[in-house]
Amino acid sequence: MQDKNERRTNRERSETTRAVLIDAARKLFIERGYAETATPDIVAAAGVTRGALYHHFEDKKALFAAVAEAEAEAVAAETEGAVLDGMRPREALIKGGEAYLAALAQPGRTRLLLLDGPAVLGRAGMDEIDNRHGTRSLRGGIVFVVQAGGLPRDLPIEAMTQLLASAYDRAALAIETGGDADAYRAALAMLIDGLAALCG
Amino acid sequence: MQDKNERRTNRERSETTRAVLIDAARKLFIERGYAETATPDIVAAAGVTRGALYHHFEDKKALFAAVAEAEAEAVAAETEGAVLDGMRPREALIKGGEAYLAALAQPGRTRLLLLDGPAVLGRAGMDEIDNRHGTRSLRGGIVFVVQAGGLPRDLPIEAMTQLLASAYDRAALAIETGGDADAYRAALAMLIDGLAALCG
DNA sequence: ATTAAAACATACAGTCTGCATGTTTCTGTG
DNA sequence: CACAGAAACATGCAGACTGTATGTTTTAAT
Repeated sequence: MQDKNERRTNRERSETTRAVLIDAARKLFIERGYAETATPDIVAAAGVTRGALYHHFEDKKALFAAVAEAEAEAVAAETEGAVLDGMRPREALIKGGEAYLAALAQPGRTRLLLLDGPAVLGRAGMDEIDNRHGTRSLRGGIVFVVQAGGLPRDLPIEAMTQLLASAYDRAALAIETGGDADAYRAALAMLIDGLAALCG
Repeated sequence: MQDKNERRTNRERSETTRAVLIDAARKLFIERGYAETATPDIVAAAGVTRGALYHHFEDKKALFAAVAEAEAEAVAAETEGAVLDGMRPREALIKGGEAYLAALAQPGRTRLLLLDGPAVLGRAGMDEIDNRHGTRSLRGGIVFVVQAGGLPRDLPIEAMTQLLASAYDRAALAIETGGDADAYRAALAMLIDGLAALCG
């Protein structure tokens, strides 16, 4: 029955199966959300069986975590690509934020990363993922600005990073549901410039 | 069989049943979260049957929405209670925020209102609830400060309200998971004072 | 009193998740 | 290259849950 089936190493089999599962799951999670996506649909789209899914992932949540990780990495990559070497610190922050909003404008990403993610994995679980990807560059940007003397030196870096990240996330959500994108961009810029103004 | 059953009006029957359902659901949603709470458990705790539940609520989501509404109202009440009449605008904002964080420190409230809420009802659905309660006073506070000349006049009120609310929410979540509360309070104050500094 | 309607209870159908148990494909060793 | 043994995958099953359809009781209205 396995006529032209070229022989594949176990590692190859696993990796492709995992990849095809994550891809199919990502598509459905983005289209319908976590709760409305059933594992039978995922495996059907992936062309495998539920046995394979539960062989590679502990449960549905673990598969979701893998998808969220991949998506967060993609968003981080798109974001960092927008920050060029020559930029001034403040400019880098603004441009990076801009790119972050653009990356999250991809349909379904806000639901996956900002709504389902925290609910399914918990805020702590989502923080772990974010800290491996997106938040890193934001925190880096803030540190950069502080060092350049553009932000107060007594600023609690970690906390402020979280708050600004959260503001950007909310802006992305609001924009997606029809909010005034320019108003949110302006408000974000004012938050950053306001911090800078504290240096006076 | 209904020996000493005093006769109750239909309205009374409905209202008490709805109330007892919402109370039981709130307790369980707060303890275990939305997804891990089954309707059989809710009705058992409430002392009714699933028939009653589905008579009064369209589905589990609708019951959750009612719970979230009640909880948001409670948080708003606690928050507004902390803002006294004589306060200066900035002080009112800070104190109100403080009270908001304290209200959200009640166990399970962050999960209910900040994690499950947006995931189950969507950000838009949660906004509707928030706009009926908590966000109103925050927006009012911001308008207040702007009018007092303490914030830039070209500030996009609606967007900034959302961003600051989001920052407070994230602070509440971070504090609950062991974050440095003082750092977050300081960071929030810096965001507000930074905006004020833009008036220079 | 009697009939309608609202409130509530019971029963059922369909679906989903996670696991236990097969079967196939690869890996390592003599 | 034969042949265990393990890894990868498939199939089948048990328990649980949601939403609805249908029954029963309590209130309302004439």
